[in-house]
Amino acid sequence: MSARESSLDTVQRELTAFARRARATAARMHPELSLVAYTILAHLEEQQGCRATDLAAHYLLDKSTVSRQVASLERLGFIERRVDEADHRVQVLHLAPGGVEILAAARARRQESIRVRLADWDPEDLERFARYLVRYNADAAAHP
Amino acid sequence: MSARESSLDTVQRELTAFARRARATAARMHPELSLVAYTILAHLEEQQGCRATDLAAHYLLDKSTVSRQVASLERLGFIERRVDEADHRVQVLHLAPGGVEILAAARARRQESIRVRLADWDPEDLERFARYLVRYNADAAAHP
DNA sequence: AACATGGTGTTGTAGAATACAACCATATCA
DNA sequence: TGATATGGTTGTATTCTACAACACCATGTT
Repeated sequence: MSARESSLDTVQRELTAFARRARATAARMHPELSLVAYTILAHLEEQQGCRATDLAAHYLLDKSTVSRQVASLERLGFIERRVDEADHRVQVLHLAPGGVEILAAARARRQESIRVRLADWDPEDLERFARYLVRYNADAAAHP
Repeated sequence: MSARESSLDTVQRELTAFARRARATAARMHPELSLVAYTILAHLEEQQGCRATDLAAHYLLDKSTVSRQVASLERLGFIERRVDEADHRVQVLHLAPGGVEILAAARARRQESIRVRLADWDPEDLERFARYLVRYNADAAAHP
């Protein structure tokens, strides 16, 4: 196996192992917010509001799945729906105050956890790792 | 936010987004083998056999979940159980011929997919990325 | 204006994944 | 031997998810 193939193999294996653990990790760090719920809230915060369809496309979920997640998050008071005046089919989703609060708490626990885990990384390594991940996800989105 | 915090934030966000997509990606790349099933088979291949308890610990799954997954994979002819002669409570799991075959097919599709996605990465970047991922997972395992 | 077509979201339904608790069998240790 | 711990299975309930059918709105064509 060439050096390149070996690296690809490692990337694939390590990312898969990480993904396999992510759900349980989320459940332990913030039991009140599942991995899906967390990612949706974080996405809404980052994007300053978006449509359910965008969420489905971004996270490779069926629109019905997103619809139920959104309904649940709304019932919990974490998000609000605002009908788009320009297109009445569209609901623009926004964080509600309760969602801002619970997202902040969950994110804080995640950040603290990752801060501890990566405490002894050099700043340059950390910064490069972050850039690689961004690039990888961008590449993944570009090659569906 | 400091540069370090910013990098940590990016790492956290990108890894989460990746994890959120992993299940659907696996389902599309190899519908006959779910993400869990794939990781279990790959683990068995890598470890040359292991116990169900080890799988549960490694992937943060309940032992009942692993038990059912293992039972299903055995029914499909993908793995074999061999009772440990030194400890009759233990079943050592091994890949069966059918498992070797289907794992190879799934892995080939995964590898091809990632090969295309990362086609224009420099070898050094790829190698560094792989090392960072290994290190990250090791750190995560060390800080449970 | 009327109609076809497509995009956005919801609901019905079914299956898979998962956790927790209770349990059985085996092993280890006092 | 009896108490305790470990590995695994099964009962049960919940959650996540996809697919299909549907309703509603928008846009373009005739």
